[in-house]
Amino acid sequence: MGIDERLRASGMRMTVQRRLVLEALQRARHHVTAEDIATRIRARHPQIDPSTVYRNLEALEALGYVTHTHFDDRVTRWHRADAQRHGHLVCRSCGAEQELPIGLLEPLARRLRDDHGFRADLAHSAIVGICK
Amino acid sequence: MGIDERLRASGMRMTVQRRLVLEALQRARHHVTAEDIATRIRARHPQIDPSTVYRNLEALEALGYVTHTHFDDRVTRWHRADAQRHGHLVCRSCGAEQELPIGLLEPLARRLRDDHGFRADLAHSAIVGICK
DNA sequence: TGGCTTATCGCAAACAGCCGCAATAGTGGT
DNA sequence: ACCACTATTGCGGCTGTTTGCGATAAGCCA
Repeated sequence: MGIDERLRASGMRMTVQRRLVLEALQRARHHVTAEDIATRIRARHPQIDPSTVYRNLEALEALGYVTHTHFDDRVTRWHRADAQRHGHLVCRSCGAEQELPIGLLEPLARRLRDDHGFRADLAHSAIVGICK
Repeated sequence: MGIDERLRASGMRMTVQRRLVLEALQRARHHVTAEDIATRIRARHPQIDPSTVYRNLEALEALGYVTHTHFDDRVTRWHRADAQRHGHLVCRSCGAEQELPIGLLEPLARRLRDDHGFRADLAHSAIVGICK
């Protein structure tokens, strides 16, 4: 089932704006900010409001098509959900970001699930610290 | 060495505003938002600007006197650095927050240090997920 | 005590992101 | 092809937080 059908199946509609956000996400290899997407879309379609981009990212996330991650700045990064799940390390002093195999975070996730009944999403926020 | 001396030792100054932020942090038992502090101070000293509170929290953090933690909303929470270090769980659906013994996060921290040379601060961001 | 340096201040404007509103436009049914 | 329903849009305004600015005042020395 394609995106269009899945949207309609949950009572959503496929609009020009939505398709543009989707395309921007597809074209972007890695994490993109909402601003990035908005700017890129507005280059060709200046009438499209940034808030529309934000709302569409939210909507597509509810559908499980994209996810977002918080880094150490206050800017949210978005990417397709079908991409390889991974954690993030970000260095507080030099700002470098690196990805992390999700398996490394599994033991903690399991521990939180078993001992605290908490299903943690450890990829949701970057881990902050100091790299070498 | 008291706060005043430590401030001056690193070229900082003790101002009325800074002392008020300090006092507010001392009075607050747990995590407080900058807004909380600003509002409380401004009740008696309306001329003090919120940005001054933010800058002072930053300054005191640089001195190692306070730290901040990111929860899932975009609001930063502050607390004295001498308080018991702990992790945070926050539920994405009901919003409940609970604290976590820091020891639980140690194995992951050790792993990141040993395998990736990354000194992680796992208390810096709350762990997001779904509680029972 | 008075003067000098400069950290810090208050203010105003910018930032990413969010929300309510009335107008617009997908969509499913006829 | 048209209609009715309502999800979605653009807009304006608001949030919490950060920044650049010129003015103020803390701290040091004479």
